Amino acid sequence: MTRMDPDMRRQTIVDAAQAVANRKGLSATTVRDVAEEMGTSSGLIHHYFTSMDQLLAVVFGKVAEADLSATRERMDLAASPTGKLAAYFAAWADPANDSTFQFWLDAWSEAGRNEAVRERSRDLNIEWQRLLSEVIRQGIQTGEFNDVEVEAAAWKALSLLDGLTLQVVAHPTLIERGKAVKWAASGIEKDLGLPPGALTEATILA
Amino acid sequence: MTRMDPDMRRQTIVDAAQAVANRKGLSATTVRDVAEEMGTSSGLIHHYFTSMDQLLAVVFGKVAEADLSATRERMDLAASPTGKLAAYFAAWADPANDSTFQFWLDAWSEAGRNEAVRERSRDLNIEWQRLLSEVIRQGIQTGEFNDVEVEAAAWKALSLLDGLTLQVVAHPTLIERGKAVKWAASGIEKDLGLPPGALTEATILA
DNA sequence: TTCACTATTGGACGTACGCGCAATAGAGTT
DNA sequence: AACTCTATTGCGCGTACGTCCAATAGTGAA
Repeated sequence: MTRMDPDMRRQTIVDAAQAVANRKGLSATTVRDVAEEMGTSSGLIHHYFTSMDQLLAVVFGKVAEADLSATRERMDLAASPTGKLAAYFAAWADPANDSTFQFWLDAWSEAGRNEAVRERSRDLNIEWQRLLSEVIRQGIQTGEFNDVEVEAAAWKALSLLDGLTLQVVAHPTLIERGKAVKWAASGIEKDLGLPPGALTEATILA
Repeated sequence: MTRMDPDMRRQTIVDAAQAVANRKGLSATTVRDVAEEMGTSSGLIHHYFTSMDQLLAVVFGKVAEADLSATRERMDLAASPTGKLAAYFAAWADPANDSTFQFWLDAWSEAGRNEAVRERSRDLNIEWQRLLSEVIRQGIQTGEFNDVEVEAAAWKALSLLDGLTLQVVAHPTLIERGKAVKWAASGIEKDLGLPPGALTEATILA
């Protein structure tokens, strides 16, 4: 393969690994898979990463952070707390993120036995919860939301979303996606005192 | 090793596999691990199980079913739907079940790649949801619960419990267990229209 | 053009996996 | 005591994995 700038090659490797992991799962991604994905030899990967575990950790972090920052951007486009929450919700409901969620399932399973994964997973979960608690705090201030206990409400909403997604992703055909979305929305709306449909109506950007 | 009655040997293999899986995780449990755990040759395992995947699915099923039937028994001791739900809740909140929940995390992660595990996980999740939907239906009939949509309420409650437990088990020290219990209880009580504390007060067996 | 540097190759090495099978040995029956 | 049945052995097969390394081939500097 053509010789490449080191930084660019590193990027290429991570991208290829991500593509494979999306298909096969993080723990099932092999050196040879990644090499084939980018059309190079397998030896090249160890020229840039000291171990496969390290590469996979980088990939997980990148995927989870990409999802997080994409959600942040969608939320920033909305002005009101209700709009921001609806944006958060829309990002969550997007089926395109299912493969990312499989990463989360792998990470939570692995967390019990792999300290590096546990800490990364923990930190990222905190970020997601923080995203929620901030918007909830704002919503309470503007009077759009009920005066709930912020931390509790954020963890409850995040857990409800995680729990439902888990079923949708791990057991396709068990719960219709549309139902899960509807249930999640109604649960959170009710908890925060929002009118039904506030989270699911498309364009509440104002 | 001493010759054993087939049923007993089967049992021994499953027990050994369970012990290993408790230590190493479901997906990391190998034929040779299990053989060493019971002090026999590895070939013996394939005399009783057609594949390793199948054995792991059986192990997972055994662990999860034990938990399920124990919960059923605790619920049967209660007379009222509220009491039954409180019993369900108490079984869930028991820290002794954390190791079982780690099996669930492994199963959900593994479900994407292992058909036997996926089907077992799916079936057992349905059983847990059914346990909830039955008691909710009863509670609505007696007027103890709000007239909610049964399937939705059961899946929402189950998802909330799964999502919170997930954080407690995968990331110890992130959420205090007491808080998770409190949040879960308040969330479900509110959804079903139960008075605060209805699920957490110790002896509502009448 | 020559040279130094290093990105890249391609395969070897050791290990571990699930699985299958011929050989062995224990227990019940006649 | 001879025989049958099958639980159990122990190793071999093919495959796949992460890692490593000597050889090769681009690229920019001298």
